[in-house]
Amino acid sequence: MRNTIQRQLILQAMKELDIHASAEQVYQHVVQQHPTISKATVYRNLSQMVEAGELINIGNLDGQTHFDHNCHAHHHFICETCKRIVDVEYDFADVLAKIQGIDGFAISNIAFSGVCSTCKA
Amino acid sequence: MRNTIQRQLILQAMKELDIHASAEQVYQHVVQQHPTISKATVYRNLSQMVEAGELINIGNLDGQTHFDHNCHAHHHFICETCKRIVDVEYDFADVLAKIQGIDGFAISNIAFSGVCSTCKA
DNA sequence: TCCTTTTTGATAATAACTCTCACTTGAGTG
DNA sequence: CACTCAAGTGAGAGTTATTATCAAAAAGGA
Repeated sequence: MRNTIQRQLILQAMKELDIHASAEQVYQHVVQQHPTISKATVYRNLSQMVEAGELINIGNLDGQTHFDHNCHAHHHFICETCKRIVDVEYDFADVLAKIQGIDGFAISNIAFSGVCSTCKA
Repeated sequence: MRNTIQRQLILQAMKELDIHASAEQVYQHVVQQHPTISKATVYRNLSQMVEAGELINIGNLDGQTHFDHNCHAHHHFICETCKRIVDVEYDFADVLAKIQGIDGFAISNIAFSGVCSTCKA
């Protein structure tokens, strides 16, 4: 994997945005500093970075795939109302071990969904 | 909401398939008994049924939105390898209550992901 | 049966993403 | 530093899931 300007800008955008950004959001951010970048380059690089373990694909939400630059073990909460993705830093090792013991599922991620405190108010 | 033949067949398909089907899977099943049904009708009715609480939208997986006719409280496990969706019937009320107490998140669903026992072997 | 309103089917439109391919660039090699 | 060439890029076409449009058909009450 070569160290191109585009790749640097994409990874930097993921960190600066820090909002579990989608390809479109990354593109909109990068295109301001590097107007000639193509969306294909953004999509391509995000996929490669997931492959390489530099980013995590946190799934499709509201029609767009979102990514996370925080690769240490953690989970997510997704608000069904405002669609915001929030990190959940608790350790659920005990719960996961119990499920794995019974069903054999090796769980690596948990996505909680519901309504956040802001939207509930 | 009128009781059309199409709507009956779609709901019946969801129950018969019993695999957390996608719109495409429902269409392929229904079209065999009712060859003139349109995909638009399937998409439209699945959305309406979610709105009406007759089905649950369990999110986009592998590019397609999947639905569940089992509306009683339960969670899901998604195998990242075979993409299979499995019901998880444990009650996590204690865990959820703790999170809600700290962060104010009112969690209604949990999606666990990882590797299932079959794919792991 | 008639009337009104909802629903349907066909098709066009949209949105997110992927593919293709000629041109460009990164980074080793001499 | 110039050379080489595989990897990467940009532009645009193609694909796939889903939604919008709208005339025709059907549901269900009067």
